[in-house]
Amino acid sequence: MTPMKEDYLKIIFELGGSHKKVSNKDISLGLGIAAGSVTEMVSKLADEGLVIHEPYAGISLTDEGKKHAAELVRKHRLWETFLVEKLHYNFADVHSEAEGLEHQTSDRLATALDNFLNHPQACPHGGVIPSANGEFPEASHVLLADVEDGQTVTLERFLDNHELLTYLDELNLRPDDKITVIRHEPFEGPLVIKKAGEDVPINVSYKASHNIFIQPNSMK
Amino acid sequence: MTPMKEDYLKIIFELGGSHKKVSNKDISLGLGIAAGSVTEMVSKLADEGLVIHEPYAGISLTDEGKKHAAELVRKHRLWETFLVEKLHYNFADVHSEAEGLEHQTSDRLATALDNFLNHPQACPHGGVIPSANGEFPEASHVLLADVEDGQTVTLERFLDNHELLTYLDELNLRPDDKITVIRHEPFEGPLVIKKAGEDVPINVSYKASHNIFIQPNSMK
DNA sequence: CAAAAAAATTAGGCAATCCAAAGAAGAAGT
DNA sequence: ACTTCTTCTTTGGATTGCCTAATTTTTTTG
Repeated sequence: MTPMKEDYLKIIFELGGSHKKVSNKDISLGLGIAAGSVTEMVSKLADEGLVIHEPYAGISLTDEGKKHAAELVRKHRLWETFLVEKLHYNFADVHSEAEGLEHQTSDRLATALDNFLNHPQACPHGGVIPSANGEFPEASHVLLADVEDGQTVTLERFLDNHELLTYLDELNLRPDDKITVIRHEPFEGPLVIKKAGEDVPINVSYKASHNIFIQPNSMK
Repeated sequence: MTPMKEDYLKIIFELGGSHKKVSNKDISLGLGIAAGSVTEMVSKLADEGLVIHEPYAGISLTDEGKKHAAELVRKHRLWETFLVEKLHYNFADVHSEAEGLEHQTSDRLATALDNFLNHPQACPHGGVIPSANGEFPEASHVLLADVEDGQTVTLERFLDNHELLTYLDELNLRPDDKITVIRHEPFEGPLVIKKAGEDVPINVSYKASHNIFIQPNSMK
């Protein structure tokens, strides 16, 4: 398993390949690699039994592929947690650093790190950390954007994107924050929210509100 | 700079390339790569101004190459220190783990790690950690094997080799231990030593005694 | 000092992974 | 349903870094 193959598995996983078919194009875009190269690599992964490739229809992960991908995500998020909690990195900056480290992390190291960090449940931006045997609970897919005015909900996770995380950091929003939605401004305007116990309204851009997921059980 | 090029620089550094010419053969042996491939890679490194290659005579590092190599060694040893001190790895097991991590370590990460570890001076088996700007003090080259009977000296560093470190771990010898040499057994027999304050003699194999360096100022 | 041995270089190949461009398949609009 | 656009696959070519085998240079040795 080369680092590049791992990157393919991970992006397929992140695009939802564990429960649906993802397109060649999205992989190509996600990795910044030409579509032709993706087809090529995908057929290799299919030969190894890690993905199922239906030409022109899409690509999805086998159980084996899912397990590998979950392990990578686990390692990635353990490193992110380490960087924030122990090395005091800003939570917007950890992604690229963890990107490299995850490929050089043995299972033994991941376990040791997990112990050292005291078995964290989620990474700094709210992504659940899969268990050592590759199990992972389904993450929330309920968008902050879809919460109705007046509702109070808990933020669960943010997409792992540098720009977004920097923006949210500036707005002082974190996973686990409890917020109330005041209103949705029209024409793709911002979502106006308030943090629990505070009075200052916060404007969350339309786009950002589509990249933030909330705890589904906190909605009626 | 690819990881493989980094490995070449590092092995050249470790073989003494910062102050003398090292042979193609030793690099080939050290990396487990065919001699022909070494020649090829070395000329690329020479093109980039990292090494000086005098055909048939040897290879040495330029100042630029020295700096790169020292940075790698620094990262490697910071990780080793982290693994032992924070993750409670056995000091014989850290080498291979650090080998991978060092190539994925940004300068920023190295600095953060250095702070977290409280600016360690040496890695677990005694190698000095170069500073962030690539400076490194010359390491001791005085062999334990060359200490005369009756002398008391301080162990400084062990070569970074798994087998050796496991062996020394079993013998309960560590860098900074103060020991007295009792006698050299003939015919490449073991060196008999005693740790300061203890009475039990310890046999250190002939070969191991040639892979342990002592503090030069503790010899007369 | 010449023959043998050791070490280094050169040459031809192979595998992995990328790209660009051409052609095939599927989806979308009128 | 037919044309057009988009997406996907195929093909041919580049690059990196490795290997083996052959050749050249240097060192060692009788």
